[in-house]
Amino acid sequence: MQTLLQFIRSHPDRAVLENGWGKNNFSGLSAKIYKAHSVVCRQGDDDDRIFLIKSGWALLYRDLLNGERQIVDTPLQGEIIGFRRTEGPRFESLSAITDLAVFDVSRKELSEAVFAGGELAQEVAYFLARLNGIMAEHIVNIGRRNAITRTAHFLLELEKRLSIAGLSAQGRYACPLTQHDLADILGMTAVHVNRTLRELRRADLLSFKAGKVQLIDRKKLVKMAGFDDEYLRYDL
Amino acid sequence: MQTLLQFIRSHPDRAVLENGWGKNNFSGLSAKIYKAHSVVCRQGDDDDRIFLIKSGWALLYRDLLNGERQIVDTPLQGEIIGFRRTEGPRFESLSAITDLAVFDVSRKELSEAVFAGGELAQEVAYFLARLNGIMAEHIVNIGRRNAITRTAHFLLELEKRLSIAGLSAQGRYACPLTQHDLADILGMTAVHVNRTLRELRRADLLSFKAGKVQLIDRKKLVKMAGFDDEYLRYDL
DNA sequence: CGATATGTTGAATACGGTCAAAAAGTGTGG
DNA sequence: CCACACTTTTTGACCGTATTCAACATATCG
Repeated sequence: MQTLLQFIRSHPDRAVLENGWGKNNFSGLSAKIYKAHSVVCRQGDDDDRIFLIKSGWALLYRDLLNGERQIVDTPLQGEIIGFRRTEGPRFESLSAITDLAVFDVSRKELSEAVFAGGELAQEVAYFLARLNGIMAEHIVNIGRRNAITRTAHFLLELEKRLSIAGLSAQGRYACPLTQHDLADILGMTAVHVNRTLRELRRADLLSFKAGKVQLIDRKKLVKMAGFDDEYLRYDL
Repeated sequence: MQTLLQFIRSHPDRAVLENGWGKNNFSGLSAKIYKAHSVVCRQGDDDDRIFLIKSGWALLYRDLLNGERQIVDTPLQGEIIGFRRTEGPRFESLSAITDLAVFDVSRKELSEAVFAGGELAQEVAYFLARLNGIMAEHIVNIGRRNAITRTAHFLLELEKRLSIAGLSAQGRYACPLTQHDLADILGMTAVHVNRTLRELRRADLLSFKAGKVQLIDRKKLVKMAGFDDEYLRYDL
C-alpha cells in the first residue's frame, strides 16, 4: 500500500523528497500492467482517470484527422498524466512502448487531495510546473531548431531526465523509441530522422543503435543544440 | 485589496468560479504597470517573482544563441507565469506587447498558499493543467500542421480564449501581435506569415489588418485546421 | 515631418518531405 | 532451431514548402 505522496516522492525524475509521510491517505495505489505497444487510454474516451507512471516508457500523443500524430510528452516514471479541471472526452492518447506499470487515480480524488493541501498539493503543482517547462522547451525545439540540433537536443534532454532517475550513466541509456516515434516527437518524418541520426553518428557525436543511445561528444552536442538543463532541475 | 484567489477567480479566460472567498489571505495584490514593448523580466535573471497578468497582452519566450526567439506562451489576463519548484535563473523572458498590468507574488508565497490547500491550491493546479493542454496543442500545431492550417489554428484558439474573457464577439477581435510575433509563436519566418495571411485573406477565410482579426468563414477554418476547442474548456 | 517599425512582394535556394525499394532486425509458431 | 511474417532501418531520386535575401511600400510614432 502506497500513498500518492509517497509515490510522487519516490520517483526521482519528478520529485526529490525522500523522507516523511503525507497527510493524505489514498486508498492505496495498486499498479496495473500494460503490455508493450498497448494503448492505455484513447483520445475521445470519456473517462476520468489520471495516470501515474510507475515504471516503463509511455507516449502521450494526439492523432490528427489525416492519420498523422504528434507526441506531446514522453512520460517516464513518476509522471502524472491527464490532470485537468473539467470532465469530458480525453484530449490525448497514452500508449505503452515498453511494458508499463501505472497507477490510476480519479480526477475527483486528486482534486480533493490538492484541496486538502500539504506537500502533496505542492508536489502536484511543482510537477505540473516542471512539465510546463519541458513542454515549453519542446515548443522551442520544434519551432526554432533544425533537424540535427533538434534531435540532439531531445536526446540530451532524455539523457538528463534518465540520469536523474538513475537510468543513464556515462552518457549511455536504453531508449526503446523507434525512429518513427522519434519523428512524431520531433515533428519530422521517420526517413529524415534516419538521415539525421546517420549524420550525428558520422560526425562522432552520438550513436543510436539497437535501442541504446550513446552520447559520444557531449560537449559538442550541448553547444550545437544550445542545451541548458536548467528547466529539468528538480532539486532544493 | 485583493486576495490571490479572488484574482484568479476573476479572470475568466483562466478560472471560472465567481463567488466565495478564499481562506488564504495574501497581503493584497497591487498591480504594476509596464509600458507596451517593455521587458518585464529577462531570461537568466535571478529573481523569484511569479507574475499574474491583470490586463494587457504579453509574450513569454526564449532567446536562442543565434538571435532567434521562440514564443512559448501568449498569456492573456489571468495567467500565472513563472511558477516552479526551484530557485535559480529564469528560463524565459516576458515582454509586454500592449500596456500591461501585472501582479507579482514570490515563489515562496505562492508555494505556501498551495501548501495551505483549499480552492486556491485547486485553482493553481487547474490553471497549470490547462496551460499544459494549451502547450500540448502548440506542440501539435508546430509539429504537424503546415503554414496555413497552423496559422488558422492559432487564430481560432485566440478567438476562443478571448471570447471566454469577453474580448471577442462575432469572430472579431483586437490582436496586437505583429507578423513577426506571430512568426515567433508559430515557428515560421515573418515573410512566410505574411504570405500565409494573404492566402487566408484571398480564400475569404479570415482577415488580419491593422491589429484586428476577423474570422470570415469559421466553419471552413475549423475544418481545415482540425480545431477542437475541448482543450480550452474551463467550465464546471 | 522624418525616423523607425511593420508589412509586402519577387527570385533563388535549401531543408526536409514524399515515394519507392531493399536490407536488417525481431518475434512467433512449428 | 529455423522459417516466415512483420516491423524497423536504410538508401536513392525527386519534389515542394518554407527560408533567405533584397528591395520597396506603408504605418506608426515622436
